[in-house]
Amino acid sequence: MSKYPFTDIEQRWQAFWEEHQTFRVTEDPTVPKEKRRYILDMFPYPSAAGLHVGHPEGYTATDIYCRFLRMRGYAVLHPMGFDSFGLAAETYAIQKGTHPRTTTEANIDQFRRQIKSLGFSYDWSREVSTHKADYYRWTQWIFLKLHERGLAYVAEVPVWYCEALGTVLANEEVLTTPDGPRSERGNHRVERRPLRQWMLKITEYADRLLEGLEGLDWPESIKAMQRNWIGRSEGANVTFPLADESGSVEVFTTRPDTLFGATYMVLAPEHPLVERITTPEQRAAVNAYRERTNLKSDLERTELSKEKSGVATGAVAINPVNGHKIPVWISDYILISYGTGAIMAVPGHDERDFEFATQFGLPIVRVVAPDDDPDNATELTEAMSAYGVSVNSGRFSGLPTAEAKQKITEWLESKGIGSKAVNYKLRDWIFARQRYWGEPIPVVECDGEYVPIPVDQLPVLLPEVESYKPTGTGESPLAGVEEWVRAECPDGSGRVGRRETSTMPQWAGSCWYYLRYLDPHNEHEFASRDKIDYWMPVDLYVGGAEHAVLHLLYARFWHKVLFDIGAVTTDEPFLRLVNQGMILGEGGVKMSKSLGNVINPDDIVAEFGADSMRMYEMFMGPLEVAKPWSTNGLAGVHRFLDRVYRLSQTDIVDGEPPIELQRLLHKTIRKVTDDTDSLAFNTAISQMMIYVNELYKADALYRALWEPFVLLLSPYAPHLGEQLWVDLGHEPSVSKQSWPEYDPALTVDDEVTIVLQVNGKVRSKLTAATGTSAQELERLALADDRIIEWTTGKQVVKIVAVPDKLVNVVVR
RNA sequence: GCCGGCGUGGCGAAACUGGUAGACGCGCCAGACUCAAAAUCUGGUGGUGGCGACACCGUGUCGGUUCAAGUCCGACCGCCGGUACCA
Repeated sequence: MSKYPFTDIEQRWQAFWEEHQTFRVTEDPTVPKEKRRYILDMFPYPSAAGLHVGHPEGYTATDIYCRFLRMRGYAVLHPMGFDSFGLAAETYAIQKGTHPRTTTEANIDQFRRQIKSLGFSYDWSREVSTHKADYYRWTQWIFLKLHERGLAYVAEVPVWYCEALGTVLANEEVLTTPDGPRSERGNHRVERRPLRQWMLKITEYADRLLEGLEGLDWPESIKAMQRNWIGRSEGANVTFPLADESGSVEVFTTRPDTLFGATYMVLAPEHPLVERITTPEQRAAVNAYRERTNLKSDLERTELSKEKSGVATGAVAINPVNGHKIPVWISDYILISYGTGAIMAVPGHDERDFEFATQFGLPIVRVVAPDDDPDNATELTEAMSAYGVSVNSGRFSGLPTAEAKQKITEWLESKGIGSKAVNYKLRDWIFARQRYWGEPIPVVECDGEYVPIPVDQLPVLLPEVESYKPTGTGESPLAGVEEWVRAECPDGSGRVGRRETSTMPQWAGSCWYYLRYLDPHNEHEFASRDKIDYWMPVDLYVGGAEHAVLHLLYARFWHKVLFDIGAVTTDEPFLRLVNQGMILGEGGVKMSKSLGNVINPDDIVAEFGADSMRMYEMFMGPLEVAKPWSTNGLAGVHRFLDRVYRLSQTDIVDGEPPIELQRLLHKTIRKVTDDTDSLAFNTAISQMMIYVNELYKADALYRALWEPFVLLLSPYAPHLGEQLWVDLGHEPSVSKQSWPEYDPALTVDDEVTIVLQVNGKVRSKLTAATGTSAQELERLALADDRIIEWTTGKQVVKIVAVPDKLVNVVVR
């Protein structure tokens, strides 16, 4: 393979950009708001493995788009930074004793070098790292704001604890696997433990997080995942009195219309009422069952066998709508954490209740009949969960489901035994980790009271420790630093308190980094209001779909809180979201160390150059879809750039180029402009290839054809672009030039090929002047030899003529 | 099961509001250059049949709408991602 001097070219221009601060951007008030764009990449976690080929995919896409926008006169904010707190550095520290800061910062240096080697146009003066004190100071500040608003609290809750990681994990960080619940990071076994934890009241924002999705230009799949995660469902809470008048059981149901079909009740085994209502005869069985449930942890409980289990408590409740006495059971298919931890069981119309009732011989009653068969009173052989018409429901019989729900709820309300209710799957966010390498939670515990540290005393610095090992007692390694833990109570009482030793989860830093980029060196505020107004919200956010729920939901939550305290002026941070597709290994399998098919960007840059790497990743296919890597494909793109370079080495002539090439140029400008604007980089590149192929066939290289092309190419292959621009005798930088305009008149040919069809099949073609009328085309078609051949002896039924496209003759 | 997405040559993929299916690239074939090879340049390349002009078939499957369907509608099949006893 021939090689144009890409290494020299790339090094030269990277040095130039660095020296001239080419991509530094400031807040110029003369630029109107509509001419400003904030284009954001998801910042990386700087792992020891270095950059992966997946990183440059999104980064290249935004880089091309930013360079394009700048050339079209936009002020563009395009920063980069590092999500640098997290478990990997700490795990390494535990093994080797190296300070996490040391490894993290070495990794950051490596990442920065690798990212720079690809020629991205970031404003590096805005770089942030979440582990730096001047950054996490403001993470702590936001935490205090949350606390001030009552959105941060301490609770003893059963939390996921991971022995191997030595920390608790958020619900979202725990995966359900065939081997039971596992940590998302490292796939370790986790178990429930009741522990005192800092929590964030994200549930208070559930509705707003749900509604906010409406106006966002995000992939439908991500919105669906967030909706599903929030899991809002509407229904009613209903109170069932106990038959012995000793109390009542409250349940949540989405189907109050099926109340007449409730033939028994089920409580979660952990439900506090179980203790009290269990009859002496059932106590032994109930205790045994509760113990078994506990031991099963959530492993078999959720995963194994759809088979239901359960035990009767011996208690009896009364169905408030019909006075029927119904038994109260416990079963592990009822989760304590959802709704009221208790249900009314309607086996006729709920699949799970049906299975349970079948297994234990409980009565099954039909209270809903299908719409198209409202008199149906047959016995149910399976649960009917579809809507229909109420039957066997007293005075509510005959009502369609939606109406029955409403009427019965109203009736319950009037009797004071029920009310409309909304439930969410979303739980409050467990916000503490028993780890060293994270932001200290800025609170001191004084005699059982949690006193926040005043904002003017921030940051609470992470102290040096002897050992990074978790204590195993569920406490952070920070608990061992006595002189740090002992602290004066910030309330001025003179009491001696104990610092909070948990740190924040890794998500904390990434919840607001896009705001710090706006004003990264501000020592007085997390970002100045002027700068927030100048740039926010983020116009385009590009990153992997793996952050669909966690990062994107948490960041939206924090942003809404900041909005509520008046710190930001928009209530959604990211207007448009694009997920780049995964880059797979050659052959379409996942890239992984164990398969040995991992591509290292450094190797590609060394062998083919950064411009080839960038352009290949964009040429592979649409940005959003998963695509397999192909070294041959990469070589093809490299060959293209090599052809471009060799073309530039020929003599350039002035003068008027042939009209056909001018037309192709203008079509190319149009296509590349439109496609770059819509992030369809693959087709923009193919148009550039078509253009270069034609230039190769021309007798000479005309300046008027070459200069605009260099401009079009420059966002894609910025190093080569700069070089070709100066080779044309211009001053750098090409990135400061205006994007070429096309002449619409030159994007249309004066002649077009018209397809001639008979009964929809192409039988001939002809060339006609652009804009030839339908009547004229019809006449020409009927005079065509081949059309005559295909139509003689047949009756012409109809002729459809579409100008500049085709003529279809329909015959019988 | 449910939610979201995707099925087009040997491969990655194009195809604007329905209007020449397969642009561009890879691979392959041929020619030019060369003592030769590589590199490079030029041309060809969906399948089947035919010496050929051509003909027929072809966008996961089946059916529908239309002069015309990869594109619209209905049913189904397959793959990928997410989620799962959430009452």
